[in-house]
Amino acid sequence: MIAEVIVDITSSTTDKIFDYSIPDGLDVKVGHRVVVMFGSKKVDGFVINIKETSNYDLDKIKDIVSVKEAQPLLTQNMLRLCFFMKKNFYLRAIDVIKLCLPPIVISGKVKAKYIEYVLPNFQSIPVLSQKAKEQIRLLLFLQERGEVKKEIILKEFSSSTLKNVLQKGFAIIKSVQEDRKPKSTFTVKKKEIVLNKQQQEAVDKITKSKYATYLLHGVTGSGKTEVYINCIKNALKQGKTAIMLVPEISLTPQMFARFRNAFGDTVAILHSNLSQGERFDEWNRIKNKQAKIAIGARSCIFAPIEDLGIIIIDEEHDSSYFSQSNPRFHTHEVAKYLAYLNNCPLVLGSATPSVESYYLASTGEYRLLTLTDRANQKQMPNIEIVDMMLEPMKGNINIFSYRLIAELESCLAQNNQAMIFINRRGYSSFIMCNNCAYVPKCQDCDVSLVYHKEDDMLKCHYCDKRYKKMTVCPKCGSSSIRYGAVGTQRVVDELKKIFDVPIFRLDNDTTRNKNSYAEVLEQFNNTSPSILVGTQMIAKGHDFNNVTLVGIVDADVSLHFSDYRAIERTFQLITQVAGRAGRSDSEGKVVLQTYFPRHYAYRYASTYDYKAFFKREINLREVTKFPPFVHLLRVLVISENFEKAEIVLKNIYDEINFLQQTYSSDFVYLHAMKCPKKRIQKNFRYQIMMRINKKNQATIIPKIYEICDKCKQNKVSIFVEDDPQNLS
DNA sequence: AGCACGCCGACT
DNA sequence: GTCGGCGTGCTC
Repeated sequence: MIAEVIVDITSSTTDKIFDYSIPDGLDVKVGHRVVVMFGSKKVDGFVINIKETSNYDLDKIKDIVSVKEAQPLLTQNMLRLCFFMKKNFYLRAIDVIKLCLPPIVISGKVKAKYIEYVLPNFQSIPVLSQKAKEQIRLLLFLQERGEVKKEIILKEFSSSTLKNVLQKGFAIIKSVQEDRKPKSTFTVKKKEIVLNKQQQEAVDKITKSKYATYLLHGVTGSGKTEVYINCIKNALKQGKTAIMLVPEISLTPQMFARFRNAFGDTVAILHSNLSQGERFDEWNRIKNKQAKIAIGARSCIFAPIEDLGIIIIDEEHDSSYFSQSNPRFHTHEVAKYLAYLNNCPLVLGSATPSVESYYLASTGEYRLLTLTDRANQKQMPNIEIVDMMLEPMKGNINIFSYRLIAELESCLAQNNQAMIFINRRGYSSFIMCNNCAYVPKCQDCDVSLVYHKEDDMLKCHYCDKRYKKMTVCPKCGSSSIRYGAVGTQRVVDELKKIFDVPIFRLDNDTTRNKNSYAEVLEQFNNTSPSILVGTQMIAKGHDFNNVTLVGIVDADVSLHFSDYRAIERTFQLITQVAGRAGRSDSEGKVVLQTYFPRHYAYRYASTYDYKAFFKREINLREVTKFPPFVHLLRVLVISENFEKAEIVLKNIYDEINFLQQTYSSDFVYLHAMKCPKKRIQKNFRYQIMMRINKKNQATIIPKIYEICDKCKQNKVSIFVEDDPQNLS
């Protein structure tokens, strides 16, 4: 018999199926990980098919060397997903397979955690000299207690005593694998929740449904999570399983606790904050069907789960559902296919759906479910827009407006908490010489360095390289240095000058180690009055009872990205951040600082008018011919060698240009250029941007993949992105 | 990725 | 004459 094998060779353009013969006596099944000789090297491979014979030269076919695990690692669903993604996202099969397995399994360092028990060996009759008092005592102890944990024995007896008894065969060791079940530090009150009419209707419709995509549009606090929980309960009742995806940073301890409360041990959580071992164990609990519900970020869609009854994507508009590196893919598309394979519903939930999703709901491709009532019947907090252009005229040149300071004062005076949002980490986005305008940049990336005050360093936010802070300008020698746009550290500094209350900070820099994220949140939760300063991270998911004020220091940060989704993102972010102020018993308030107070993103955000925003935005997209009315495709060509990259870029461009002649009416736009960030981590970056009519995309996109395949070269990476989230 | 094969320049 | 440069292509 012949096995078709995908070999695991890192960073190579090889993406072929290789045939290997299965030697007699070796039990090889589809999905098995195997060891094969590839050239002169031993490599791992995955069996994706087994067949009678091969078209390849039969005497060149080598044997499979060995099988790595007794049971196949890949499930049927994973293999189907793998081919689906290869076809739809221009990915190598091996890269998709790796998405399906915990990193520790790929690296081969799997160590299940074992607990060792010592128990008496009833097969042997102990014969001991009377002098071996300790050994006798140990045997008596074991006979009385039966099975005892090794660590407990070692507290009572010396290790040599145990060693001797084991060596003589009077006792034996039993190893039992133990799950490193991530513990939840948060507890939430268990309260009986009665669904309101809208929630119940949504649950009923979804529960009855076969394969279909639902868009659950529910305002902040309308109880989407209750809908999810009830849908999952119904799926479990039917003997099915569930996947729920959440954005990485909103998989909060609170959310975690809530699902543990509702479902106990049948929930497995896959989260980047888990240790590798914990993640492996959770993965295993799903694989061996101990867990029926998988909750996690993006890649949890590849959980080894069968018989799905429902797939949920919470905060569906979140950009983390588009993988932006390595295997680039669209979680929504993968989820749709998986729902199709399992003939089960897919639920996309959000308070601020992506323009694409809401558009599909408006055309009837998705089924729209709307939750308009807030569960607690409370008003959304009032959003006050402050025009920062006017502040200097009032004599204020600080980063906080007079309004924000006044609101902070009254908030803290009433022993309440405030959250200050600034979507920029570090102290200042760049530093500049006041004399000659020199700005230090990263050696390996085409970006200015961000000043971090706490370690007095300049850091590159793209490659993490660190540099000494410049005190004297290397160009002109001037020592007058100016700071650029404010980041979280600067905001904390400025706040400390004004307020004498505890100030916490939450951003990528403060949450480097495993538990600090939860720790900061808990500290903040237990301290009042206090202020929490943070990036995106504080926008999602946590409810704090005493937060009555949210300040948005520079709302414009995300507005000016050269990205067609910039406005949409700003609207979403503001709505989310504002939602943090509305959870307490007293009325919440939001102060939004901007230099563009009349921008429609702010206008509609401040009145919580999603539909009006959508109308305005969708019109713009239609007129300017942007998604969802066309397909935006980007071919990225990346290499450390810019000449090679340019050659490959030109080859691809010429071919696509030729293709355009045949399909001229389908190409709205076609251009080759340098990427806005010309170099990242020593790699030169070029791109071809295309906008293609939806009508013929199914013919054109595969042709573009073919072209890229044809033009690929060593040491040049080619990526194709479909409606990319990030255009840098 | 490795490793082999292969076609042009300066050296014992 | 050959040793070795690394450019191209293959690995079942």
